[in-house]
Amino acid sequence: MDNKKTAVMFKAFCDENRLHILELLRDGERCACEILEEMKITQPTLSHHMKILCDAGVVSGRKEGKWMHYSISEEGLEKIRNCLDYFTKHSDRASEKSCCKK
Amino acid sequence: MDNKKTAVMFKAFCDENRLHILELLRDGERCACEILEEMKITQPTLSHHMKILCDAGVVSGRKEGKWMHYSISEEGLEKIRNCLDYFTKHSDRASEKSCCKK
DNA sequence: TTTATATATTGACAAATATCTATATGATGT
DNA sequence: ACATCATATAGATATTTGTCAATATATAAA
Repeated sequence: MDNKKTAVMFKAFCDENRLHILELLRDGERCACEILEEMKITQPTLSHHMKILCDAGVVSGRKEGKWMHYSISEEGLEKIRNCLDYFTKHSDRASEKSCCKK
Repeated sequence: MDNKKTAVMFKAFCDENRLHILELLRDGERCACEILEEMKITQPTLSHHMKILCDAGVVSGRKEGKWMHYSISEEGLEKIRNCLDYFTKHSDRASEKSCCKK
């Protein structure tokens, strides 16, 4: 597993504003100006967060004229789910280890 | 959804070292000194990361004499999975919205 | 071609985070 | 009681992150 890339993916969910954006996108595709209206941040800050969400693969953007339409990427969420599953599936070496206690 | 708490949960996965720790814990419970041996960080730094992982609910600790034993918390991962699912389930208002395009 | 509108980029700054060294706490063994 | 070992905490510092104002880019409308 590439921990550097994985960390970037999870960073999408590490900010209150980004989580709010994801909640708004539950209703389906929304354009940036709509999202902006429902948040207490400036337009450049929103743009910054949308970039992080897109780079993480969690959101995808679609340009239509001057508008940017954003929506949740199911594939992105699926990747993250796989990642979580990875931590619950034991590796080959499981339970071979002894511990430091006497 | 309490976005503040959710952000804290996800922060557990936002650091390369913490992801490495989680990988080590796939094999089952490990004590802090063992984890430390396999990483290139100092003991206080490890302690710092273990606190973040535990506070996030992703890892649980068990004290035995002077040793701390850490293991992955299935319940913690389950909470995160539920959170991801939340973003894919549409809310009631889904598709009522029209968008800003003319 | 000028004007207006939506979004992105830049640069500055404050807050949060990761890391270290030094030290404290707490448990075990002599 | 003292020394030793495992872990935690405190304090300092460098890096990263979130935010804004100002500006640039791109598209559409007049």
